[in-house]
Amino acid sequence: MNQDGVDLERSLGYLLKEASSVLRAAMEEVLRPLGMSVTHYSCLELLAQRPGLSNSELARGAFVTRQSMNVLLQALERDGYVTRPAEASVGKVLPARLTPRGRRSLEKATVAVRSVEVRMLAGMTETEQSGAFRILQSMVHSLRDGNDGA
Amino acid sequence: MNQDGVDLERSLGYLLKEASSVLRAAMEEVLRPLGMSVTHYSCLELLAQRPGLSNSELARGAFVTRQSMNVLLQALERDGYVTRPAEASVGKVLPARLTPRGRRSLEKATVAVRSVEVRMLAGMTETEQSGAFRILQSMVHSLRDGNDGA
DNA sequence: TGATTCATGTCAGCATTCTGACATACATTG
DNA sequence: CAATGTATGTCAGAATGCTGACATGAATCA
Repeated sequence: MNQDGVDLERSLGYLLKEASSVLRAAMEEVLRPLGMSVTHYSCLELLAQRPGLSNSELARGAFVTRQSMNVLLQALERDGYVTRPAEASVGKVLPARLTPRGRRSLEKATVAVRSVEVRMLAGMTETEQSGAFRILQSMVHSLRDGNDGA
Repeated sequence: MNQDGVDLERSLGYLLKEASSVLRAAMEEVLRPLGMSVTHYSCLELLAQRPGLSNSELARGAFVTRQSMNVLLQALERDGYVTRPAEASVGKVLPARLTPRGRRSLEKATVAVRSVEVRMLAGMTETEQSGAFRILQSMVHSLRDGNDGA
């Protein structure tokens, strides 16, 4: 096993990828016992905080394509966690909402995920946390404005 | 389109996922013209900086399973970007190395990726960057020590 | 009004990654 | 030395996400 101090070890991009990977693994670990994937949880959490989101909006919020979110939504609807009207009242948009069962399922998951986030922030001061927040936001804006956000 | 100020907007975990997603998209965008995926590039970059890494070590460095890295390595070997000895000299470990062709291919990719990283860091001071570095490292350590790193 | 542009929901096919499993090689330990 | 544990490379099947494509509804604009 090599242990050179090389460029990758100094790249913020690489470190960002690593952090995201570790966070995802930690979330999968606590969600697996609940039979829930990260995207699955993200969808439910989004719906809890913004009831009536459409499939496309949920996809953007969970950082997947609307096609991927669609298959998930259909499964969640089939299993009774989510409801959508059979026909759109205005355009083609079908606003989704949590069922009581979906809300119950989300509660356990939220507790589990929050524990991960708490663990992630352990050892960081309030000041550091808000600093991290600003910096990550800055990265997102810089990357978006640069090319595809125009 | 809703625009409530909700919890997700204040979650560092969510923001981390967003940043990672945007970074990945930006990298894919500049690597696509070169016919290269992010994992593909990561593998080459790792080999350039640490020649002789094994398949499993490359997998850990690129945050994928060794099975996934194996299919990539076989393709890279078939196309002449990478070489591995036919038989292991010591254990089962097959140390991989870049061919001249692999090195040439990597050079263009490195330029492209560096431009993305520069764009990402635009508007951040040196102090902020090293602060971000420390904070991300802290997150990684906290999450790892908590469960699977023991 | 009619044409164009854009966003949505959804279907089908493809690509990538993962999980599971197996044989092998070394290290450790009794 | 034998047994166990750990790590590796690799194959096969399953899951997940993506790209491409289509029809439809709404908004924009000449």
